[in-house]
Amino acid sequence: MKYSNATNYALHTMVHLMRLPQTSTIGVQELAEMQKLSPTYLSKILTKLTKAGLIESMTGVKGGYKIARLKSRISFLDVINAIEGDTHLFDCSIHHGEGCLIENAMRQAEENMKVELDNTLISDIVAMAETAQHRKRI
Amino acid sequence: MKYSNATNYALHTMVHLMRLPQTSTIGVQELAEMQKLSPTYLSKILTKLTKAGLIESMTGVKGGYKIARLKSRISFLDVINAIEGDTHLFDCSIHHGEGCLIENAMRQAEENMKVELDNTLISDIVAMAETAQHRKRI
DNA sequence: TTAATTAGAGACAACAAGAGTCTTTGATAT
DNA sequence: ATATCAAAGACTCTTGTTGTCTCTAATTAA
Repeated sequence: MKYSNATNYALHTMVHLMRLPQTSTIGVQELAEMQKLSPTYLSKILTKLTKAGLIESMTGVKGGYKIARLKSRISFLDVINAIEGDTHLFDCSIHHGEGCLIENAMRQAEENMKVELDNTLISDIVAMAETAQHRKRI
Repeated sequence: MKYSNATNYALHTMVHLMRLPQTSTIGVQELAEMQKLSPTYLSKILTKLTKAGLIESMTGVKGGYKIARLKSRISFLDVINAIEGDTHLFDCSIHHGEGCLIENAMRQAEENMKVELDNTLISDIVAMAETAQHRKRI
């Protein structure tokens, strides 16, 4: 069990976008180049992020993408849900006797896990990256 | 993203086995019947649980399966790892600039999630199931 | 208004993994 | 010996992921 590659690409893209000045946009070509991906494939991922309201898109010349929300408000879980949908970790389709009981226990564990992901902010990664880069300059 | 059906079957099987008296064994046929599965398919799952040391198998007449460890020592994560292997939720294959940093952040989130699953004991579910059954008898 | 540039949408193919079956082998109690 | 059980592995089928290609729609600049 692992998250899809698309989710990883999305997480990385969010980091790139966050490191951009708030006003400027960046195109798919450039973002795809950074991750060694085809622009068409990455655009599918970006569209999902756009529909989830995490980033904004501008078509036309000088168009591109930028972060939509307040940077400090975007968590891992936001990005994961945007790409994978609101899936259940445990999909208990087996109903026998006390089936619901088992399902409930699994759902509880799932909830606790999601809280962890919701507390992990993308902006923290960006901050760490920038600190590391700053150290390098010194 | 979700755990495989096999993991769900394994979790359910563990519950069934735990509700058995410590000394007695149960065969694949009966376990498969409980979950409406084919015995051959379930046996593949049971073999994984055996290799992981969570259950014990006895071949031959009067053979079958039973819990191997102390019941209170088996967590969700034990079962999940037995079936899915020790997989990583986030598989960061994209290396660019501060790639390692992003990967580390993801790994940290992953660790926190796994702690949750490791704290969720199968025996708790069994206890709840038995309490529910006891109430029904009254 | 036209041309260039950008995102969006959807069809499509290739590949990988999951789910499940079948058959054969090997161990054990009676 | 024989019936009964688990173990192992080859095999198929289905599903989902990954990725490409093409066409459309919107926006800016000239």
